[in-house]
Amino acid sequence: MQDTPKTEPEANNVRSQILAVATELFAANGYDATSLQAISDRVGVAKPSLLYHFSTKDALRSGVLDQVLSHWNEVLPRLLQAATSGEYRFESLIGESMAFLTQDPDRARLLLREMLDRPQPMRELFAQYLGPWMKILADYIRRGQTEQIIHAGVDPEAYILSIIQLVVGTVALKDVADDLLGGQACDEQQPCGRSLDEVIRLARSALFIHPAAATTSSASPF
Amino acid sequence: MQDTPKTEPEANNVRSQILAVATELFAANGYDATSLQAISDRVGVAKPSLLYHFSTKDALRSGVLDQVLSHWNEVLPRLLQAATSGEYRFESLIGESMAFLTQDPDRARLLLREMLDRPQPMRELFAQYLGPWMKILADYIRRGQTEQIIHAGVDPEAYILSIIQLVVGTVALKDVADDLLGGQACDEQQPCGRSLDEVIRLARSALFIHPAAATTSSASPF
DNA sequence: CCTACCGATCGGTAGG
DNA sequence: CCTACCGATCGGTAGG
Repeated sequence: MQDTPKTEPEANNVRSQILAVATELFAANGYDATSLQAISDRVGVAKPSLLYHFSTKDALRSGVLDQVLSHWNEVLPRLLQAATSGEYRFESLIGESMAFLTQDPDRARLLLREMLDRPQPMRELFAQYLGPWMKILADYIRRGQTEQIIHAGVDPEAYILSIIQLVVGTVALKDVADDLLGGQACDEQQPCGRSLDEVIRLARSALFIHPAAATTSSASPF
Repeated sequence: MQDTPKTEPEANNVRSQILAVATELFAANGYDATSLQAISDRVGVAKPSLLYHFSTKDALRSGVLDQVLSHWNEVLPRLLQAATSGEYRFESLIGESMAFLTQDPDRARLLLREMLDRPQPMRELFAQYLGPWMKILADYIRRGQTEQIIHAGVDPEAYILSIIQLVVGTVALKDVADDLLGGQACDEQQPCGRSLDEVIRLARSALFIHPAAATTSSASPF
């Protein structure tokens, strides 16, 4: 409490505020449609102050991306290891992934936007981040195929990418899609996961030869 | 050949050139990241000439959207009627839809971007454009359910939206996804539809109780 | 369809 | 972390 040093003060929470606001605005309006002015206004600082924390707009972009991806890298290993250890069933993996994304749809929207805006950098990021995990999951699927648990027709890698694609897209565009599901008799009990539920059913039905019943207490290793 | 009237000349092909270039640039870089200057440069006219054909940038946006959606409205009825008349099988519907999109991936990218940038206007557009078709298709699925051809667990509307979502997303982000399918041993024979093929298999497998064999000469009504 | 030009806003810098 | 300011570029207009 004595004095607050001007360099590296405890107020690096300004930095995280900037990241939070930028994530929200980038996700909602896109990178180019979001001005540094709009971000700094919402944080409550002047624009040059923002540029002190992130020297260019592009640095802010990669800061936002880094934060999102590192958050994933923190959660994904736990989910995947649980799924492949047989401790949880299959829907645990896809269900929790969806819960994680639904919890903050901005993550999904941001990812979609970056893939559209900068396909090549995202290719490299994905190859690095989820390349290893993909091999593990694909091998797991192949094992299921030799054990006659999983359809022989499944293309493991393509299946995984399709499901990721479907989950991310469904969460990111939930607002648009839900409107087409005739009115929204949703928010009565739960977060209205009609489209989310069908994604899970779709993923399971297209993978397993004998999809487990929808009961939660199934003893299947998946 | 006598004289070229200055108003309404035969050169409305400038207008279509503008639409074509704008579609490409909007799809590739997004609406906000694309300047009128960049568009008019590529067409080979001055910026005010562009603003003669489309009085504002927003008018250009809706012009581009209109063109894409009307193109769909021209193709979709043929596809859907063929699919529901039993003349073609199920994969005809989804396969041809994908061929139509793959033929010009900009259409898919543009649609994805618009859904992200302006969710509410797109909600209304979709409700208007494919609301009626959705009801027809959903009823068709329900009929298949009572006939025990289609899984009882399918949520018809949610299933349709998921497949649309999956097809559009897969085509729009094909470049990013294909890179993760280990190298690209693709362009040897065909347009390398490993991810596209899996989408079709996924859609079929999650819908039908007895998915038809992969042969093209199946006599199934689907 | 053009040249010339407008105010506004952009990302970023100087200097403290 | 601020005020003040920069050149560049934006969408759009005047006028022909």
